Amino acid sequence: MYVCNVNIVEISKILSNQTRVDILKWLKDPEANFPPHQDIDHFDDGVCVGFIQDKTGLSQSTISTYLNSMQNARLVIPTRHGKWTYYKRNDDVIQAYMKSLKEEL
Amino acid sequence: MYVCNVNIVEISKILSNQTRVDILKWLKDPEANFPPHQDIDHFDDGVCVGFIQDKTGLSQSTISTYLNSMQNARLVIPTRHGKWTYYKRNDDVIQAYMKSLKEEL
DNA sequence: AAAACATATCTAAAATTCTAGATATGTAAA
DNA sequence: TTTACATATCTAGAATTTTAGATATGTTTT
Repeated sequence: MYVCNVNIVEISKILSNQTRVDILKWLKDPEANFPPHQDIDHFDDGVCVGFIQDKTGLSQSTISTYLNSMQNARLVIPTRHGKWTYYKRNDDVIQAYMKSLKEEL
Repeated sequence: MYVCNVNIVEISKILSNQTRVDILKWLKDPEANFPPHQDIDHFDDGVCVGFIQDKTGLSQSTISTYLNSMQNARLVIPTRHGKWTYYKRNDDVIQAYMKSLKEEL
């Protein structure tokens, strides 16, 4: 069985920022937290950057930077569809983080 | 039943530093990670600051600052015995953090 | 092919964290 | 009751993170 390895400090760094924690929470239930997308009628690949940016009120470059750091930590997975990039949670890694905390900490 | 409230971002900030994570891990099993204390023959109140400092290799003031921040986040509990201050884990808060992550994140 | 749009990357300033030397405080020992 | 010791606090410079404007890249539309 494959075990997803995570670095507690690396992921804690991501979670040490309220906006980034909020983004992960929102992505748990996109239907409840975001308006419907224009071109597609589902959130199977997550939510587009613009919607996330609107919700946070921060600048486009800041949100893009945040999402990039979250992607580097494998907490989210990006998918490009046309002009848009959609980000969804990577629940495997989120669960693995909690498992590591429980086991190591 | 009393529920211990924790702030995910505040505690993640503590865990975003390898030394502080190490300290929490070491305090899980003081017998295995530290030499015996001079005046007392147990670790019931945790480990004295000097031992923790030696193990990290960082300066006294840095470790004192770290332990203070961890105490502010209620992750550790200090007890003074004579010249020494002992720090032990606050497992209630650590468990509550994990519970909050599981429920909220 | 040009214009418009969504997102990513570059750059840099502001804010925060890290870290340790100097000093203060509290306790025990001489 | 001075001295030594353990830890805490103050101060400040170094390192990192935060944040956004400017610009670049990739895609779609005209």
